[in-house]
This record gives sequence, structure tokens and C-alpha cells, in this order.
Amino acid sequence: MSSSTKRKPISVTTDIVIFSIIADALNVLLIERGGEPFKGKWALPGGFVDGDESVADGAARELEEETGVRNVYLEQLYTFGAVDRDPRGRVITVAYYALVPSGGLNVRAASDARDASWYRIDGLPELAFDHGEIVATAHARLIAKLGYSTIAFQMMPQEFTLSQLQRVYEVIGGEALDKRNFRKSILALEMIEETGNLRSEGAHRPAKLFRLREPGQVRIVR
Amino acid sequence: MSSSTKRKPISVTTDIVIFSIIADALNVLLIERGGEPFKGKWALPGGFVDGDESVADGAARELEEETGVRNVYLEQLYTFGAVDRDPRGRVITVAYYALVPSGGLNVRAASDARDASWYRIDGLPELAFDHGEIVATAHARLIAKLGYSTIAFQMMPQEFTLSQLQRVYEVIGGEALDKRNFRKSILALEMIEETGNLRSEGAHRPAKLFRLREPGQVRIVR
DNA sequence: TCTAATTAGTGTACTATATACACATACTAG
DNA sequence: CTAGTATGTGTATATAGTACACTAATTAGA
Repeated sequence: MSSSTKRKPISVTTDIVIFSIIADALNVLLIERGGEPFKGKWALPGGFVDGDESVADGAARELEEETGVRNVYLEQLYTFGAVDRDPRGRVITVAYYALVPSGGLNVRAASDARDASWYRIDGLPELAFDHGEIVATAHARLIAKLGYSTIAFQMMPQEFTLSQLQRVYEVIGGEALDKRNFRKSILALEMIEETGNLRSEGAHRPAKLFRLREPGQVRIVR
Repeated sequence: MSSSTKRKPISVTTDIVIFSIIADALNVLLIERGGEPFKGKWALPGGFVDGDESVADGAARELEEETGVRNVYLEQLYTFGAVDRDPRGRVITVAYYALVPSGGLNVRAASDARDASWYRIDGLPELAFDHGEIVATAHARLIAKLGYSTIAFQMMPQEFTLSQLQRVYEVIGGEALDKRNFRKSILALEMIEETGNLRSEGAHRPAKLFRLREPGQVRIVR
């Protein structure tokens, strides 16, 4: 490795695309920037990696600082390293994406007085830096992984109905699914079990509640 | 983003897992380290990212410096960011993997007088840094992508026979495939066409040669 | 030049998986 | 007690994947 040439220092950040299903729509958490550059624009939560923490730890720390949640699904997405992606200088970012269960989160309380809010993925404002590209990459990854892994379970609360789970698949996948075939294929995975409880939430038959057999486990299927 | 705290500087490198099929086996290109740390140990080709080049450009540059090849398949793999992965200090690496067509390469000539050589993936020496983990990650990615993309075509020379292609799938996937089913599924992709030429290389019927319709194109299939 | 050896090249029947589809059930609101 | 609404369930069909055996074209050597 070359050691004599002077190298312009490169700063390293993490940015996190935090997904959650809210009101039957896929949402992303954004932070309004308080300072330049891109003051007033919306951006992904994130920040510089400390010298004494791993990149993954930095991402988990930022996630907790912005949302107050721990132990949610967090996966490295891609590293964005264009020369001019940050006007302040040479900054590369290791992007992650996180899945937060529906309704499990009071974001504003945890978000350090900065203006944070959820935006529907199909109604995003203009984003700072290259964060639009990062969100698009994360969205594509999420859609792809829905098809060959059990990642969708990571967006469910502790107890959930099969109809709720189906709505998650439909909202992310963007197409309606057959109820009987959906239930057949989900139950065949043997990832969930009945809790024995029912949920009544309307003028109709109550739904059985299910839980994950091994929370946190994500399998590759198909 | 915090700006007042002093940050220990983080250096950024790229490391590249260069795969090629040689003598019906999957091989990886390694470089013998000439200096400390890990002097004499084998390591992945790679080096520091310059301040005025993108991370992807840095990877492509390292690839060309070590192998002399350009325009081969090169994909970002994963970013390895553990605190203590490099004894010299805080260094994170953006790992890539590359696919080089069989027989298209004279590595030693291009490799800048350092000792470079191919190792079978099932007979690797002990590697420097966390490069063993990087190779394992790349190998897993390659096997997975074989199953849902047309990435295998990127390891073929300009003209190739269907039997050659089948051997690539068999060598990477690690299991024998049925000849008729293999040909049926490959031709159904409509990715290749006959060149009209034949290759005779032994005491048997000559094989039809094929070429990619759109070289460089990689599709997601299935 | 004939025979043996070797790899190339080809189709069909069967099995497993995925898809399409309709009605009874249990509850609430009025 | 009736109307409305979301839950819960099985079967038949279509599609995709898998298993399987022989002929063709060449070279080497008897």
C-alpha cells in the first residue's frame, strides 16, 4: 500500500433509511436540516462515525439517537462514495436501512429537538445530498428482499393478525394478494404461531393473533 | 451533524475479491504482502482511496493496477468497518468483487512486480487482516447471485460452448447439473446466440460456439 | 479403414409448485 | 333481529421444474 503520498482526508458518515408501515403506507423517517448546507431541506438521519466505534455501531447509535429504538432490524445497504456528494468536502457514507414495527415508536420525543417526521415513500420532499438516491436504493432492496426472505416479519408488532401481515406485503409489493394463498404460504414457513388471543377491532369477526417463533430471525426462502 | 468534537481520522481503502474459473475450479487472486503488518502473508489486492476519485473509481483503478484488466464485472460487496481490523490504525474498507473471464489474463506481468497468484477458493492460505471474512462474504454473494441473475456469463470468454458455461455453474454451485435441463433453461433466457463457429478440442464431436447478445448486461431472473 | 472412445446434442413424461376461485363464520351497529 | 364487514377455510387447474437415454460427430489407435 502506498504510504508516501499525501492523501486528502476522507470523512465517514452513516445514513439510515428507517422504514415503517403507517396508515397502510410505506413511510421513511426524515430530519429537517437546521444548518448549512441544505438548510431547511429534509435529509436522512445519520452522522459521522466516531474513531472508536465500528461503522455498524455508529449506525445503531444514530438510529437510537433519532428514534429511541434499539434491537430493530438494521442492515448495511450500500456505500456511497462519489467525490462531490457533500459540498463541505470529501465525505463518504455507509448507508443502512432499518425496519421499525408499526406503531412502536414516538419519534419526535426521541429525536433530540430536531424536526423529524415520517413521509410516505410515494410523497417524499426533495432531499439533501444524494439522499434521494439512497432512499431509492433502500426501497429497491426492501422490495427485492420481500420476495426471497422473511424480512417482512421485522415490520410487525409483537402480536399481529394475518390480515395485517398481508397488508404489509401488499403495501411494499404494490399489488393485491389472494388471501387464501397468502395464508397458506405464510403458515408453511413455520415462522409464526398463534398466541391464543383474538383481536376485535370493528363490526366483524375477530382475528386470531400470531407471534414470531424466533423474533429477529430472518431467513432466506424460496 | 456534530462538528465541534475532534474526530480520530478514518482512512478508507478498497479491497477486491477477483474471481476466475481456472482449470475447472473457482480461483481468487491474492497478493503477497511485502511489508508490515502481515509481511509475507497473502492479502486481497486493494489500496487507499484517493481524495479526488470516487470509491468505485478507486476500486476500478486498483483492479487495473493489479490485473491489467478493464471493463470486467465489478460490484460493490460490503463495507467492513470494525475498529481493530487494521493494526496500523483506523481503516475501513469498501470491498468489491470482480469476475474475470477464464484465460483472459496474464496476472504476473501486470502486477507491479509484487508476487500475485491465483488460489483455489477451497485451498486458500491464511489471509492478512479480515480478508478471510471478505472472501467468504464474496463467495456467498457469488453463489447466491448465480441462482437469481445472469452473472455467470460475466466469467465467460467472448466465445464459449454450452458445456463450458455449464461447468462454470457446476464449479461455483458445487453440484452436477442435468445437461438437457441446463441447456433448456439457458437458451430460454435469450441472452446468448450462436456465432456459427465450432470448437473441436478432442476426439469427439465439435461444439457450437455462442456469444453474449449484450456483453456486460446482467439481468435478475426467476 | 475400421473400431473404440469421447463429448455434443436433443424431447418427453412425470412431479411439484403456484395460481385461481366462493362461501360460511363471528362479530358490531343500528 | 337484520345488515354490514372482515375473518377463515379447500380444491381444481395451470405452470414450472425435474428425471431420464440415445444418436451424432469427431479423433486416436489398432
